[in-house]
Amino acid sequence: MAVEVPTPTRRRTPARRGSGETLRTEIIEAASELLAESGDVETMSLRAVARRVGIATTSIYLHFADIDQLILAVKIKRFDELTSMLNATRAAAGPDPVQHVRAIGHAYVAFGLAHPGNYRVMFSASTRGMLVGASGLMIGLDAFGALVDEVAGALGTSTDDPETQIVATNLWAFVHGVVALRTARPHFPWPDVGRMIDDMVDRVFSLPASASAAK
Amino acid sequence: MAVEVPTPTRRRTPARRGSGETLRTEIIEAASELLAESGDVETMSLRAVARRVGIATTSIYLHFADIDQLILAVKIKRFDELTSMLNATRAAAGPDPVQHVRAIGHAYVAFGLAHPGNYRVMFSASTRGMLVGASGLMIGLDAFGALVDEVAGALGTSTDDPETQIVATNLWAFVHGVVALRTARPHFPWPDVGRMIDDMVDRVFSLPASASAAK
DNA sequence: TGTACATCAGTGAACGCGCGTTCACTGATGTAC
DNA sequence: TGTACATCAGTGAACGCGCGTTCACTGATGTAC
Repeated sequence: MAVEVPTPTRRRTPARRGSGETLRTEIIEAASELLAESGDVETMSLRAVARRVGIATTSIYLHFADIDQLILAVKIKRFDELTSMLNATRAAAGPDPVQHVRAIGHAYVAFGLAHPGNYRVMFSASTRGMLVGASGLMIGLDAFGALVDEVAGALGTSTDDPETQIVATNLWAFVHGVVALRTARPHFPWPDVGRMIDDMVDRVFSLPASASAAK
Repeated sequence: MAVEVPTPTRRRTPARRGSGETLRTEIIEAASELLAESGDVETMSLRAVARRVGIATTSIYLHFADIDQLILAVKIKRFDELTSMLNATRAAAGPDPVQHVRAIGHAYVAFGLAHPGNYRVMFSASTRGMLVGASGLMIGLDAFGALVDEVAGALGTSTDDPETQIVATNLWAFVHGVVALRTARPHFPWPDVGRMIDDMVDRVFSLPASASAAK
């Protein structure tokens, strides 16, 4: 019996000293799966997470102070993935800043539509696992900063021009709205998502930078 | 003792025969308040609704088959309000279709930001009180149809031109995203909401109708 | 006008359930000798 | 190499709670006579 088959009905073999990270990761992944299925932070329970991992509920407390800390860990992990995915997309696009914005838009929406439950949890307004304080404000901020840079390049404006900020924020609102509405109203006769994004990018960057600011 | 003072600790005086609507309305309003506070369909409970109205929990079953029917009634009522508000806005705007679209955008976002909890519930993806079947598909559809009409007018296209559909859908996604992100991330340094909407409308309608369709 | 009684809006106890968290416990790991 | 034992990752029973829903009941309303 050289190979040890795990026996789920029995007691879990304790992790080697100092390698508790294994179970911690398993717990985060199980919680992430449950959140992906429900899309709602309020319906996830520690007992359901424990059942999925195959451990006692109380074992979760060895790795997280309470249920909020676990939810927070899931959110942070998924935000890190989104951010690095957007960075990779940005790096892979050609030299044209408008094409960069377009590629970022497509990648952002693709991420949201591929993981609707997790995406909803990331932007849930619930106090459960809320992103608070300095770290909460930081999360996703560098991804937004990258968008601001590209928009400035595409408009020919500076990054702290109010117009740059407005256009970048509007584009974020747009892609967020696309993901949120499509997942909330799956039966609506949505146009092709790629054409929606392309059309929006075309229109937003068709206007000379100064025209709207003149208001 | 001509004036009858209601005594909340006692039994509620039964409604006159056939006027059960009074309590029904009170229940919907209490549920709506709780949903407005939490913004989450999953955390509302019949017991909390009953406590707020000052009745026995079981009395709710005289008016609603189960908790889903109650949540559905709240959603429908708030959607009716949004729709009639948008219709009033549209009727009040001047002759220019672009100004109509602009006015609708401002009114939509104002509604969402004024009632963030209810707005979130209206577009929640939860199965609780889900809008299903024919009635579910209909809800809000005439409001969207009005937007399509205005966009067609502003672009000079027909209402069933794919480009019209795309632009209208994109604008809906945009205003939805503005409401959803602002309420989910209240600490983000948002630009002025009015300028965001104006800038977006300016840019979307600055492009000739045929330019993007040529792709 | 006065009385008996059917109607039905509203009640309250009870059910079984899943929850987050606590606490004393177990038992494999790994080290001291 | 072999043994005793400290460490600490993981356990399971128990707590008090709020929940949706059921059921037999209550008692004011309003009508028949």
